[in-house]
Amino acid sequence: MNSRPAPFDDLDRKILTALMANARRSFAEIGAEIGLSATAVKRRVDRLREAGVITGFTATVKPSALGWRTEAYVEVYCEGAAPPRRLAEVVRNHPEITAAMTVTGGADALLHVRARDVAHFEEVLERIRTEPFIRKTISVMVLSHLLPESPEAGASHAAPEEDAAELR
Amino acid sequence: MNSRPAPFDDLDRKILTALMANARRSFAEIGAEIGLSATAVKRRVDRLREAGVITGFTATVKPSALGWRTEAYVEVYCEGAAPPRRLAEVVRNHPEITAAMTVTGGADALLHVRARDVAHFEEVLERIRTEPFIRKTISVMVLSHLLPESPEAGASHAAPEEDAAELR
DNA sequence: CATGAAAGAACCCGAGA
DNA sequence: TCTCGGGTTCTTTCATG
Repeated sequence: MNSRPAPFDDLDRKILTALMANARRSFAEIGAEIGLSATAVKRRVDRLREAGVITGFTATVKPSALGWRTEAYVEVYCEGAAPPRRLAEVVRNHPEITAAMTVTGGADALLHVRARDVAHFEEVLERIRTEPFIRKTISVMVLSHLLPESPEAGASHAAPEEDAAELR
Repeated sequence: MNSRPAPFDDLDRKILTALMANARRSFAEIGAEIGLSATAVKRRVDRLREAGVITGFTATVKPSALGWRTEAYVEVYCEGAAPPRRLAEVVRNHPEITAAMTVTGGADALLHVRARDVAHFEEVLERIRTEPFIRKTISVMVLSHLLPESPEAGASHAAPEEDAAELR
């Protein structure tokens, strides 16, 4: 009864591809491309959103333009057993953490952090390390990207509080 | 090429925030919210795109819905000096690599990889390890996410080749 | 600010359970 | 028949010169 037969055919896939390439294309245009009317496309998109396949539409912004110029991954080691629920709470206290997950290997969790600059990153790191059951952290700073950066916006989807956001 | 004096005020920031929350909102609606006419908003958006601040508009899709159910980070160690340019080339050969960067620390690069399942991931890993100057890799598998997953779509912005994409 | 285009709603059609 | 997808038309809203 659950685990639906999945209404997920080739047309849906093509629509998703089109919308991932450009979320602002019109339904009519997409329809013309895949051989469907605008209405049919819209209905499918609505269904895909309903089903949670499409979780949103977002503008992708170059983080450096918003003043986020420093990026790092932080492995987190906890005292004793680390209950993911508590970890999630901690993570939400720090808007500079843009992604966080539990992982295999020595560390309990891996965080992706964006900061204004190295000084800001240090401050964030200290804040994280004073959290109750964090035992130690190991940071890896990102030097340069080898692929065109995907979406993944800045922390809290805004500009760092005290930046002077230039372009670049 | 730019790094200009930066035309970047509060209104621009508000527009960006609005578009990051929902890339399909109308200019008129955004304008009403921040006290600008639709036309003015459009002009600013055009300018922000022109300047490379907004790099695109994309639909965010739950990767698992597309059949990407396995996610890992892979630290890459190279023979001798690793020229980022060559590394970038290698990285582009594997569509399952969704992000790649050079980093500080022991490893030369860090890759983010999405695969259909563990078997597929193993295959990708073997493919990567047979690349010319890759000396060793250390993989960390993602177990669960502690924050609502940001955009960051599946590899090659499509579905894995031989999946049976269900929902959920 | 005026004009053409897109979105959205109401309605109809046809195939298959 | 009833349902599920698709198409058609019409009105309102939007994009854009």
